[in-house]
Amino acid sequence: MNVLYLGKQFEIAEGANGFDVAKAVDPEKKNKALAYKIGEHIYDMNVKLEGDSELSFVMPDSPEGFEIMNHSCSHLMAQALSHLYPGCHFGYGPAIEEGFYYDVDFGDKVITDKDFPAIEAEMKKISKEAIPYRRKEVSQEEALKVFASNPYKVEHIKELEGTISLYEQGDFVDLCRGPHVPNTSYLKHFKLLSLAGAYWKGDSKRKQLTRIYATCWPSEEALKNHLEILEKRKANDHRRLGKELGLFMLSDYAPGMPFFLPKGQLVMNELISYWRKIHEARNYTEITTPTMMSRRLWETSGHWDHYKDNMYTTKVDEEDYAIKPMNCPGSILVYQNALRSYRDLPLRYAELGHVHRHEASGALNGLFRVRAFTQDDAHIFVRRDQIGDEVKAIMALFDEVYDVFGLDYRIVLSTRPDDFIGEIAFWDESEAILAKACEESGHPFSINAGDGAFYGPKLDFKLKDSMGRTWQCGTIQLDVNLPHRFGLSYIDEKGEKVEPVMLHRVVFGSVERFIGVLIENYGGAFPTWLAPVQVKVLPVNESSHGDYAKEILAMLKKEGIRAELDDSNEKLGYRLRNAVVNKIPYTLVIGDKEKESGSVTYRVYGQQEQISVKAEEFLALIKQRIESKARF
RNA sequence: GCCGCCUUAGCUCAAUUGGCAGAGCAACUGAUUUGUAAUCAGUAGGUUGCUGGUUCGAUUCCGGCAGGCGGCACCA
Repeated sequence: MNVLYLGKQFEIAEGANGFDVAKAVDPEKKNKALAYKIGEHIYDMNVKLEGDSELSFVMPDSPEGFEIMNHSCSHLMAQALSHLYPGCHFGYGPAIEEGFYYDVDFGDKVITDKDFPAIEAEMKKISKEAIPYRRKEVSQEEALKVFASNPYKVEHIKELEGTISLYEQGDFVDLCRGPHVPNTSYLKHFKLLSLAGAYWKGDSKRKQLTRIYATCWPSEEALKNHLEILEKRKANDHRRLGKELGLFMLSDYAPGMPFFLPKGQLVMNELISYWRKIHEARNYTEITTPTMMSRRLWETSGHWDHYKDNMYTTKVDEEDYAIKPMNCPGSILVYQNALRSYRDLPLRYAELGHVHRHEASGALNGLFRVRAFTQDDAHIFVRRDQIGDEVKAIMALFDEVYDVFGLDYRIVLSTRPDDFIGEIAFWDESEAILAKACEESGHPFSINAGDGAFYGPKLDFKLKDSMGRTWQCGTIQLDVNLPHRFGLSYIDEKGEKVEPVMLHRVVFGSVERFIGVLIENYGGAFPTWLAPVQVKVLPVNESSHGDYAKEILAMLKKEGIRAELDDSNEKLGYRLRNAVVNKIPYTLVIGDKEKESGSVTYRVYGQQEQISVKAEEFLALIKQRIESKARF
């Protein structure tokens, strides 16, 4: 048999029932192959190879190996559950990015995480037995017979066509495409993580099953490493850091509506002042529109029909009003305030609009999903021939902003949804314009069919943070429908009335959520320009050096640097520790040496090194750091 | 909204089978005057989320509500 293995050709014996799996071992890492691959197709090790082919092995430390292992482990977990909870029914149990889950109907039995150790113990037991995974191909009728007692599998089988593959491992059989590891002993390093309710087929009208999340890794070390990453994410959770660092709070009196504390407000103010600066430079003008407007406006815009249930409404005198869930209708009224000429376009109205949306209680999550937030919005009215260039200009602005925060992104083009308004021809044209703008400006994108806003297609910018998670922040939405509904127009060269096109766009998305993303991205240690406290001044001894320390503090504050003095009656080490715990970028120590030479000794967050420089030099340094938006 | 779990001092957490609610940090007072990640001592701090019930007695058991957490559904 001619086999490509670790880049080398070598001979491998075939066993009676496929490959002799014991022979497929990486000689260096001592790990065994999980499956083999011919071209793009992956086969189980015990599926017999017909004829002579070029093949390679799928090893456990590859992405494909990880998926096979985790998918196989979902079967292993299901087998353990079938032993412990006879009569439970299984739904879907796929591998996911960092592990796998299985959706299970336990009937009346309630499972809690206290049951995890017993389930894991049963899984370990099955793992030790090295039960082979055997693939079987059967007809639909046979499959229906095998799974007759399970309504979920029956429903699934009925949706399939042709031969159906089953995987058997000892006393357990599951409907599955595979591939799988050769036997259960390949799965040793797993952990059950959490429980959740999940609707069957993702349909909220249907029954909810119990989903068990778990993860499986090639070695104990890799598993431990993954669990440590999960812990680290928890430590960087913006809700925890926001509390520890005194950035924001939430109250039972206003669920989902964050309060910004003085330190968090400083971060927000810095972000907003940066935002204003770049928008002024790109010829945006800023407006403010009312928080509450009449129902009549929302009926015209279509929001009343589409989102009435998620809008906060009230009666003013005899009229229904709604608190704005979006800023666009307000911008439109501003557009209509004057007669517009083709020379006025593009007309760029920016608005930091505080909007309210009645989000489902279960959706709320720290600053990430809230009921009151600030959109860093802009509505741009353009002529049709200006759309492409304007979209490209917006993308250039996004690139500039995201680069400052070191955030990478990918773009998704979301197309016409089922509940769209307007004409299909407009939609097709709009989608093509967005795609073309991406192509022409060298921004790759993928397509998310049917996920557009009800009034137009959009480009969503999914940002990737330092922990590898993605957040949707920026979006550019192309809209011909609202201008039409409101009867907007401008006068063209020939003096004729023409409908403008409207672009909705946000860079941060929600300022509140963006701050949440930044907290996690930076682990709470903000770059100097954003840090609520930029410098902590620590006199070694208050009585002898206090005055000089106060001079330094005054010098910094005079230059607009957010500096604080800590001359409390504590040892230097204690005060220094407080500065570090609060993730303050620069700590100055002021003592005899500094006083005599007119210098300061500073330490940068995350570093041990102590650097002494003249006071003016430090001032110039930190000003440069702030100005350049450097990390520290 | 749905499924499950959680809610004890400002924060992080304890409290045997139902029997007087405790610690560390923070705060306050005093001593100490400090050179790069926690000086010492003392004081105060609670209707155990709210609300019904069972019980001689409930932080503990049961119900309802609220908020939060993990997901699902939703996300203009």
